[in-house]
Amino acid sequence: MSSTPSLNPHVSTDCVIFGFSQETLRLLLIRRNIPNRLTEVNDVLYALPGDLVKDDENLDTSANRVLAELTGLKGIYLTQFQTFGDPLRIAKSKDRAWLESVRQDPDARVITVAYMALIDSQKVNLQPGSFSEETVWVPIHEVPELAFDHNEIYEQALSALKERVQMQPIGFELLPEKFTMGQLQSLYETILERDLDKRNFRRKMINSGVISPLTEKQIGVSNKPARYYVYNREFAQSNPSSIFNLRMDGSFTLFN
Amino acid sequence: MSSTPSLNPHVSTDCVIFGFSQETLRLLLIRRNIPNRLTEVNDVLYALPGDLVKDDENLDTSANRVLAELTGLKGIYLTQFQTFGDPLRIAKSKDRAWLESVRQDPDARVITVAYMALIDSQKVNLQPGSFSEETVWVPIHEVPELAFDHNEIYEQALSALKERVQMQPIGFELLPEKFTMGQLQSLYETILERDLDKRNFRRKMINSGVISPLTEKQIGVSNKPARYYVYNREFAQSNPSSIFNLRMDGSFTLFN
DNA sequence: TCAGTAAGTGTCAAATACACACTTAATAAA
DNA sequence: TTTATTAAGTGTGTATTTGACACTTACTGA
Repeated sequence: MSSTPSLNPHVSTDCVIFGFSQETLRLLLIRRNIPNRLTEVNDVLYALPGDLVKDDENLDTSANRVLAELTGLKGIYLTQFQTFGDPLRIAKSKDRAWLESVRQDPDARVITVAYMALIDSQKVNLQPGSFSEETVWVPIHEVPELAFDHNEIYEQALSALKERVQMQPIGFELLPEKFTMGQLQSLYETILERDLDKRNFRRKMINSGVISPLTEKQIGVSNKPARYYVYNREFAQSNPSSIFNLRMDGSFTLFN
Repeated sequence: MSSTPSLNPHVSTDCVIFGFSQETLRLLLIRRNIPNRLTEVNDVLYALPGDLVKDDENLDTSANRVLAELTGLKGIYLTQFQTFGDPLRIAKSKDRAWLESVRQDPDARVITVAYMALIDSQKVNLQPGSFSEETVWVPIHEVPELAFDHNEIYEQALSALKERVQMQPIGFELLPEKFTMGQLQSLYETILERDLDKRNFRRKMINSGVISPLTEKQIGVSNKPARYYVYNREFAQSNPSSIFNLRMDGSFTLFN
């Protein structure tokens, strides 16, 4: 029996890119203006950045490439979290322009490997040239209707983030190198969607050993200047089980 | 530009199927005897059960189909955990026979979505007719060299199991409906690779509410007969955050 | 100098973890 | 029938961690 390559699905990677600015968790989306012949107004459609996986490329490489083309950044936190492969996930799309741009039969099947990226949004210089589309940071509570099944992918990514941030010290990836305790707490409160006690939070963070205080403090703020801290990435990675748990056995507790 | 379907990769699902019997965590593998023209003896090569994803099938369906064809079981615990897509993962394989059996060019790319299944191995009636290959339960510390990159996939599955068993009450999926506290503890000790204190373990399990005692006890054992317990699946699923943590806030601790 | 703002700090009571050893109920062997 | 063997089953005390709670400090801008 001969092979039947024409039935093989396309495979892509999509990146759910989180950033944190102005006390808000944000999602990086690409926007396209799609001519609508009926209204003669451009429809705006948002999507997660992504691309087909190239022949000689492995999955992580592909996702990193998408991220680098979009943001200019390399070596940032990027982790695969789920693969989506419903046979109809693409055919449902309204975005025929995109389908053409990636040279696909509109009814072709596309299986996508979804990645979650956490970046310090200050570092991002959006690359207008590389992706022809515009890119925008959208607050996570204002995410519009997205192309394909991207809303579902985003929602799963957010759940995954919420879970992982409680087990691993990944929140720091969303902050600048130097950050204040207030920023850190605000980040955790945003992701976990609940208030945390300031004193208990500080105690836990300091005792965990994953951050170190600097002598440097804020300047120019109209209140008591906050001390800056840095994340001890090496320490955290070499003590994976004792991050937020001070117990001897690999257990942990969250902040109250 | 026209589409280039011939370059699309194949997509498969592979199942890492765990069972627990005789105090040992085991892996279900399929075995094939491959004629070796040089030695005139059959080579034996093991692999994870898997298959190409069919055109009209979504990923979960595909994995469930593989599992059902192999074990005759439906509705069992099965969860996607990672997708593997190195361009060379298949070309590395020694198992040309398999490549032919799935009608593939030996150098074709296959991206595989890996699933982890937990089953009560007592329930399994291995279906000799469905998969032409033999199936075997192999203790996890005696897993041989596997086809393709299946050793890597298995190792990642084991890590994922170890992590998840600490966060969710999934260990029960590996036990019969009725089980003793000793079996349960032994299961956890095996997965976590450390000893647990009997009294503290019992207390935590009982207090968590995820298991209920029966009046029924063991018969025919040459020691004090153990009480049987059942897993409250409904309870556990409706109280997802309070499984092993008796705290008020969604945190948990493991057994010491 | 006063008002406003966010940073920074300590303690106590309640909950949980963790360590630890003997008795019980069955079978098997003597 | 007695004895040995095996795994089940049970409770307490100490140490650690959590979680609740309010005032002072340092700075800017008016």
